[in-house]
Amino acid sequence: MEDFLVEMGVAGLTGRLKRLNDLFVYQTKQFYDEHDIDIEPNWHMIFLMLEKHDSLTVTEIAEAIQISHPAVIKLTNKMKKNGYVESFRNPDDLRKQQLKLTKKAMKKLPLLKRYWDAGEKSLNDLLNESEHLLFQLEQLENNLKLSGFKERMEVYLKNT
Amino acid sequence: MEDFLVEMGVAGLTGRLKRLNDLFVYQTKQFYDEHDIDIEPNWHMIFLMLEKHDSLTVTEIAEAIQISHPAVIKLTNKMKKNGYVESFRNPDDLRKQQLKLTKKAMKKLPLLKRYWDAGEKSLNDLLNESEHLLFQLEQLENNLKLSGFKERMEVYLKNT
DNA sequence: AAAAAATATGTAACCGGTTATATTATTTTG
DNA sequence: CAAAATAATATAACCGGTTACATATTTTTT
Repeated sequence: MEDFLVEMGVAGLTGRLKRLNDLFVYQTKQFYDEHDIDIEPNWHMIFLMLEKHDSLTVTEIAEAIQISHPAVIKLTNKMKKNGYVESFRNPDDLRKQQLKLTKKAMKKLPLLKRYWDAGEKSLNDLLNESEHLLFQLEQLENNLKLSGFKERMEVYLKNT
Repeated sequence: MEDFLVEMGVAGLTGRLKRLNDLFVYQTKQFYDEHDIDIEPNWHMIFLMLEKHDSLTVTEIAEAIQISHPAVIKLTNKMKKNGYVESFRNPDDLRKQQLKLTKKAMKKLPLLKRYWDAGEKSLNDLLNESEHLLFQLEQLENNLKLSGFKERMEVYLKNT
């Protein structure tokens, strides 16, 4: 069976994007496992945000890393269970849950940063041949958001 | 809240890959909806494969488009329910289910192809600024598979 | 040719995310 | 200031995929 993915535009692209993502996540997870670090790849961003901002609400995090707020709740609940995050009600607005890194998390940060650094360097390594990839992906995303794929399809469809 | 995703390497990349993919899938789905085509974006590849090969088994499809075989079964079951795919046992090997496009599917193909063509052109449009994106993504995937991310991380970790 | 191993499919349980819905607190408006 | 609208969080139900497990058939080994 020949390799369909290469030759097939749209369908192929989305498959490729997904698999690439999975590969990164999977390998990072394995790396954590082998080093006995009880954190998950998708906590990385939340760690970094909370390090920078001391305490943040669920929605602030959701918006910043662009996932739904139920997803943030699930993630941070797990982080709480592992003792890395705690929360308190914001006294000025009782609706808000302020999320915060625990002491345990702060203490572990330097170690984690060593790992993340290694990850960063490895990624740069992998990207050295495709320098502008990140930029291009960002641009593609913006193009897509502005005058979307759908609208373009309509135009082309009319001209056939 | 500033834009974390841009500045953050690995974590940012995987987020970006996922969202880009979602955007494509979502917009394609919407497009189908508005044109009253009762097919789903992820059927595209299977349609194309079955058009080319007349009849294929579950595992052949799974390998070619690189998803798990239970996923193929779910997809094709839905396609069957919509009357686009049928199957028969391979008489030479009774384990195998041969999947095949129905007459209804064959009749609808020309129409679908017009849509897919428009999609293809739109994608090229979007990629015209980032010419080598597809190639680069493929290369990144290969690099990643060969000497994986994890192994690279180990190396960098030792040098700190 | 019988036993063991491998292959193809199907099903169940799970996973990380989503949207839809509910509840509570705050802000805006008449 | 009461009523309505909005915002923040929490939870439920779902979705598209996965891995783990079960079953039937074929192939290999002895």
